[in-house]
Amino acid sequence: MYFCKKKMNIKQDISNSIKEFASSKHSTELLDNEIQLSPTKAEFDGDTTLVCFPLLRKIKMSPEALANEIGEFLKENNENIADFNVVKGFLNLSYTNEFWSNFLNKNFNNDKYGHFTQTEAQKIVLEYSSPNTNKPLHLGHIRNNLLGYSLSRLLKQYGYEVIRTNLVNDRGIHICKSMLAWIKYGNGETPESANMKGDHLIGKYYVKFDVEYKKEIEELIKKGMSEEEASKQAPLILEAQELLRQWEAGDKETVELWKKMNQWVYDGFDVTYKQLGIEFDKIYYESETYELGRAIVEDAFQKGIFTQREDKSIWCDLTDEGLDEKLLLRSDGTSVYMTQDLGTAKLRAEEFNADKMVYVVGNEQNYHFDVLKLILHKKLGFDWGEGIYHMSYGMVELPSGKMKSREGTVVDADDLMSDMIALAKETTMELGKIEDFESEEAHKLYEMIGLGALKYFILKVDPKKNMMFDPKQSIDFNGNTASFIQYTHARISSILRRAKDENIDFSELKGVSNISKIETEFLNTIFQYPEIVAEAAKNYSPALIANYTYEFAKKFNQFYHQIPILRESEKDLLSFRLKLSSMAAMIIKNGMWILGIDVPEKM
RNA sequence: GGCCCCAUAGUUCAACGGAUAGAACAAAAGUUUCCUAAACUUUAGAUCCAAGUUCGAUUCUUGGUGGGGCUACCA
Repeated sequence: MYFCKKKMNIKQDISNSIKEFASSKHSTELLDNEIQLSPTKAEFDGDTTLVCFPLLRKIKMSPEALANEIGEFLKENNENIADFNVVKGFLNLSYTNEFWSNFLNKNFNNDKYGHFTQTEAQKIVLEYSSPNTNKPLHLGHIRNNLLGYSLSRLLKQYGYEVIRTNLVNDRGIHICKSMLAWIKYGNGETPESANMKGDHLIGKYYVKFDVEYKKEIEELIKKGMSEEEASKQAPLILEAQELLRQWEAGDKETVELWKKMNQWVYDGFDVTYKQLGIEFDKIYYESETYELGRAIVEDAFQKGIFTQREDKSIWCDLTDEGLDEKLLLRSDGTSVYMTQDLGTAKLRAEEFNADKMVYVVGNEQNYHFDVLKLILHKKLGFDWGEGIYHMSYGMVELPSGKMKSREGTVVDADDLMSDMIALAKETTMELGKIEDFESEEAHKLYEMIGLGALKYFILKVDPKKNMMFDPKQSIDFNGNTASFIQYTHARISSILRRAKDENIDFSELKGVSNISKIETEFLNTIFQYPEIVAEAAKNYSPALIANYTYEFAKKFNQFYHQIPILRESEKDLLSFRLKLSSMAAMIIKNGMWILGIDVPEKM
């Protein structure tokens, strides 16, 4: 339900008037979906526009003539419509000044503007981040975390209950690789002795493993072995596999080491998450969940839903769905990734009684999630399986191509963040506007600006699409950036501060007679905010919020340059503009909050 | 080979099937005795190709071309 009821009402209200027009003047009943009302483009006069073409099928006349007839009718019969104009088949309608004054009076102080409450509460389990504990986080993980976290805020604001989860991939052959390399080449090195973050230290050994492993493969190939054979027979990989067997058998020494090294990684991750501003409600560890799906699979096999091959492996046949057969239990009885995901999905569905389970995972796993949903919903018949949604996002590419941890072509998350903060500091000092700040306050501002720029840079792009990041070009503080939006907020704050200092009371607004073009444009932008939030939530797209907030800030700056605010002497106009400004600050702050970006009072 | 995704100014990104395809950066030119110039105002510049559906296509369909992903008893 909308807090800003007026908004939904006016669209519906106009629609109703148009239906009334059709039935009384043309004896025709129109359907809601035939009445297309959209925001008027800035180059035309008006607040909302009716596209008349779809109506011509039922009312046979020229688009212009029909638009004019409807315009006349609405001006006569709808109290909110002050005027209209027609361009081709487009009917541009303007709202009355009373409408706008009422809107502002009602909402200028409403900090729940753009918030929703759903009539039927929905519970969503949202999974994001889900890192491996064998290397530090990089830019790709940053995109995942920012999307997930922003989505959690967006969905909450849309009125859902959201449980933020993280499934840490803390076991498996890749973890054993870095463990083995540390055993062989580490000489007992620790984060303290190396003066390195734990996750970076482990990452170093993961790379080391790969280097040595490749050397061994080269050797074997020289001796005449095929590449495929060599990669299976290299001593290092055999040792890593042995280490995994020992881990699975619960070998004390191996488990001890595993715990110690994982803890190093967690301590490192904590720092990264904290700097990035990411949080979770519940963390799952794969070492505790990886056996979960087995029972489901065995049960379904007993029921004849899955099939077994001669070598005892168990498969799900999805050929009738246009997909392949999917392995669920290996011939040695061990489970695979899919098995575990079946298990954790069921665990969560039961644990939280969730209506939806959203997974923020890269688009390289599209097939995996298609299969997961299909098996749970169609094959196993779980109703909640239908509520699975893979929030599939595109990769972050570098000019040199894809990032690869093992090859060292990654943009490290910690480095990138500290670079951004340093850059923000440099720029801020150059501009020299915060000389009165204490050093702690100043540092907070640098973080706000530097991290804001990074977050916005990532989140403004449509999540579904791949995006490009050029490490040689630093992220901007000008133009379509977080800094621009933050700056706008600081500007407005400054105005509101002054108004307060001068004891200007703008809570009373009787109504204004002359609202300028730029002001109605800006009012319209404000007016659309709740719809944007709804749209973004339905599409799982923080990018819509980001781009809207930018457009919004830009409109404010244009307004600010053209129209005096505090210098306005006429009382009602002053109140009107201060109310506008106050709402503007609120919306910018809220939009950026959804993105996980803070805004300053001064910068 | 099979399946999926993408293609828009020099570059990075926008555009529920709707008006003259928007921004930003980079380039060129302007605006500070005036509420913060991290701002504002100009100029120049793009829908990969070919058909089709439609009153109307960047958007939908088909076929090409180019790029990416998936296609493991890895996760």
